[in-house]
Amino acid sequence: MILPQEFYFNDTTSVAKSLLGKVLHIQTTGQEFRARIVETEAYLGVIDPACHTFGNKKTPRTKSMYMDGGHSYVYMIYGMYFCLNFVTRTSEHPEAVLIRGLEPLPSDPDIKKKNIKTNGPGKLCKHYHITKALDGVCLWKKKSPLFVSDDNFKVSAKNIIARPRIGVDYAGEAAAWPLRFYIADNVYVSKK
DNA sequence: AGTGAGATGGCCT
DNA sequence: GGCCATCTCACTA
Repeated sequence: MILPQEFYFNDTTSVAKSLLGKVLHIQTTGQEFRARIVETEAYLGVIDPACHTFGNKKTPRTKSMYMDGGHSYVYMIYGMYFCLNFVTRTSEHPEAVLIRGLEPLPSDPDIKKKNIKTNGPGKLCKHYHITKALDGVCLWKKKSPLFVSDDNFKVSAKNIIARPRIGVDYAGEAAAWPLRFYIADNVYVSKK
């Protein structure tokens, strides 16, 4: 079943954890790819120095973060890569979950290719052709190029690891907040 | 295994 | 002009 928009209205940390094990459907090139979400990070909006909307900052780039929960936020990083986020809560609370690791499912047309690389936010966007064109799309409609479903795959709480986020050392104390979540022992997690 | 630099461009002040 | 929510490759050892 497709996750309803309300799923994304919950607090961002809970959404980041709940997304582990869910299935992301990507329809960018005509064919449908499916992959299980195995690593996420929470970005807590106006109070989070690591978040693009820290201090309620509004810029052209972060426009979709000010949409209601259940939309995508895609931005370019380092001039070369894109990062995929799911916007959470409401437009008054511009928060999001970064998708950092995906495990391709057997239905993935590319599953037989060797060295498929979907561990890491830049790599997974490159592999699935996720670009700025997919910024601000809704995530709860079957016709959307991106949507998320629950196939009843269970992740037990003890298999959810919480660690500090990656690449946010500039954010002071917030760099140590344990807002990165991943499934224990999964090969498609970006770092150990 | 661990460190460091380069690629590369939009965004922000 | 400087900074990135990254990744790969080359280098040390």
